[in-house]
Amino acid sequence: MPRRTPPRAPITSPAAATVFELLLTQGPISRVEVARRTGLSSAAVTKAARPFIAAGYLEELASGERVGPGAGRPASPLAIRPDREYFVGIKITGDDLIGVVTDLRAEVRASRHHALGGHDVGHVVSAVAELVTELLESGDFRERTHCLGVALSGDVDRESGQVRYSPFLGWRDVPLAELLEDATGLTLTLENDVKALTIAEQWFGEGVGASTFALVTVGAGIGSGLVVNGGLVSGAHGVAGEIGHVPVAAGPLCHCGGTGCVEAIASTEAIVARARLVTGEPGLTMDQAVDRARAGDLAVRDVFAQAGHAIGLGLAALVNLFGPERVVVSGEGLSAFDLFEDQLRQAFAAQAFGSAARCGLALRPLPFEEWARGAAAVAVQSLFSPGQP
Amino acid sequence: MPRRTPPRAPITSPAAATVFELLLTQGPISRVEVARRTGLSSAAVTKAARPFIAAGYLEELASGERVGPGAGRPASPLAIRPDREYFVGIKITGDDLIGVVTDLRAEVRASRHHALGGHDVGHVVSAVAELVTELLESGDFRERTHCLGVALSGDVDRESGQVRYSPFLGWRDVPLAELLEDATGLTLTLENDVKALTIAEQWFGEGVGASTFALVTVGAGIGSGLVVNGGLVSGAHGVAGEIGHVPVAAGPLCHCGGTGCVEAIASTEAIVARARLVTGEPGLTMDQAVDRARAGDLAVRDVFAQAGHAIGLGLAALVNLFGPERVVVSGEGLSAFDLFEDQLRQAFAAQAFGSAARCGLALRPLPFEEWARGAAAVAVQSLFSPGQP
DNA sequence: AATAAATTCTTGACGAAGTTAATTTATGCT
DNA sequence: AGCATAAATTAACTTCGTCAAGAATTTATT
Repeated sequence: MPRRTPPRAPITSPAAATVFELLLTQGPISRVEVARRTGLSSAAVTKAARPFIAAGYLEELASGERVGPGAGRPASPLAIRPDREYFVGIKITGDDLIGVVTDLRAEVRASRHHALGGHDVGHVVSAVAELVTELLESGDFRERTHCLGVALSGDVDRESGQVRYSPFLGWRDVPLAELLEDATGLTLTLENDVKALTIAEQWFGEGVGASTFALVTVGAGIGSGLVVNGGLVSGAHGVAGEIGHVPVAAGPLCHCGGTGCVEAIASTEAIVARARLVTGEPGLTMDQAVDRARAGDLAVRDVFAQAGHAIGLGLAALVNLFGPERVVVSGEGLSAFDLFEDQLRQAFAAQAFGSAARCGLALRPLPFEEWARGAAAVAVQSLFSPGQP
Repeated sequence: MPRRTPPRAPITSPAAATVFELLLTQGPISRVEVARRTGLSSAAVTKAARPFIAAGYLEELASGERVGPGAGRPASPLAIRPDREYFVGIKITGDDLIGVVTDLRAEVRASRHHALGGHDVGHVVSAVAELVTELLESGDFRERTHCLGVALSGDVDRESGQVRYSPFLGWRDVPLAELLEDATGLTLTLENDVKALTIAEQWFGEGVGASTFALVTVGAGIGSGLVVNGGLVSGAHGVAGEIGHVPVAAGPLCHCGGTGCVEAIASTEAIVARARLVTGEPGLTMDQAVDRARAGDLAVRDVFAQAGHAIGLGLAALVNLFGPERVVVSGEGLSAFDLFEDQLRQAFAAQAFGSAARCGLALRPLPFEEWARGAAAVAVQSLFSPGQP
């Protein structure tokens, strides 16, 4: 586990955590309304809120516009003070580091992007530490920052802060949390990148208020994070959300050993390979393929269409199995989503079963710093929701 | 909601429910061990157990064989007294009623099978009431029976006890719980049949001790019940677990409007249709098809093999998405599982991603009264686990 | 046999967390 | 001004579970 004991915001009881989480994610709400939504008594809300107000995390807003009958003491909604604490989030890829500073609401206040020189642990640790310093000095952040979130792709144990396996970095069993806590002096939360993005979406994005939803990322790989009954699905053996390896076609072999995986059709690599095949140009890049398709090359357009079809079927499988309220599809691959959105939605609509099709489907490109914001959101979550692992 | 307020077993606190549930599902355990497994103090266990012992639901066993170092006061494990209360479970199909009486552990003590004359509500209600009476009089059950569980296929609201939609019975919005409580004098719990079977498996079967697992039924339809982080997945729009409509092939159209659904390949109806095609015999039945395949007819064997393949791929999709600890495959279709087990396991093993493949896969035929036992298990659950809906 | 050590179970005092019900505060309406 | 109304607060009380001490029941040792 992370060596540093995390700074504990004034969470004095389960009720305090519930109240604060609601206010953090659902904006200013009066005490009475908080009580109604959480099922607590309004007396309990008053007690829970007091220490947060005293410590500067919450403030009372002047009573807003009146809604109900028109008499009675006006409500003074409780609101987060986002500047009370800052968080650093870092995403580590094989090639670079992306870092952000966010406020309590996970709104980005500063961001930096560094190339990553090498993959050995010591090098990465000092590069991250340097990036953190640079970020903290880019504004008046230092004395109100105590938590750092780090996200990377691969098998990561949040509890222990270990990187069990990272293919991109070539790491196995690296105690990254410990190393980075020593190097930065901040309390660290380490999480898988897709899970981090899912948590950001659950607390501060499309998933707010939904007890069950999914985030799907499309890019070099295709993966997803699932939230069911309010909790992130982790998988008994550490595998979950592998929508990229759901079989949806008879055809292509996948690097995983399976056949017809979504990822074997719709990953960046698969699309490029197929575009090279249909154009006969072995040097074609993704950007060029996108240009060709947008210019009207029917063969290349069809490659994207098939990718959209495969993703749509994968989404339908996901939705038929667990019936989320909403699904967000995002990732680098979505920068070209004009090329496959139609096919994706059509395949999804045809295959989603009954009222599962009513599930909202949001497609949205993913700015690169969003990954780092996800890491920061995980840090926010572990500060205020000690329940989560 | 059901009109009758349920008889409340001596559940005096959350801890009492936790302790009793553990003992009910995991057999005799000493107080100290219960404390260890639940995270409660041993004092809390003593207090929680007392009223259950007083009311005859639990008893203290004579100390069993000693395990540890060898000194100290021997443990006297707490054990359920299964005869303390009986439960009736009824499964309603389009053609018949299957009913059982079970004890607290959901062990079947008596069972009956009636044909169902018609589908109108009044008729079904009186047929069920008659079956209940017959069951209760078939042994010394009456005065220790207060709860009835009813399971049927379709869209069912457990909370309100309403049948929202049942295709087999042709019902819409029938307040069945209310009607049956009046007719039988028992407290009723109504649940979807697959969910009921899943709950039975979660509490008294393969799912015991697993926080995440799945039950898949293969027969006229193909469906599944999913348990994630200890809770049954319900779907935001009432749809979940529809593994039957996960697309796994390019080919056949499904009655749902989709393409390549597992159900379009591996349901009883699909198998029979395909067997008729390959044999050229339009009158072939399922039993005959099974006989032909077992006798070595290669074309028919291949029909079953393809069904096994499709189910295996569907399971892989499920496992890649959720990562359950265990999966149980069951249903009427499993009576012929010698004909597709190999293909099923092979397709599953090839497509399951990474360590998700370590998930245990149990194939097992489903005795017809198991459906009714599922209904009884739901009644047991709603008596002792008020938290569940 | 007597004593020590180990382990389970029980008891009663205590404390944390949240509820209920009464009270205070702040507003609109007449 | 005076009353109605609704939000927020306060204080007493309830509930649940922990803690720490001790009773119970066994094995091991002198």
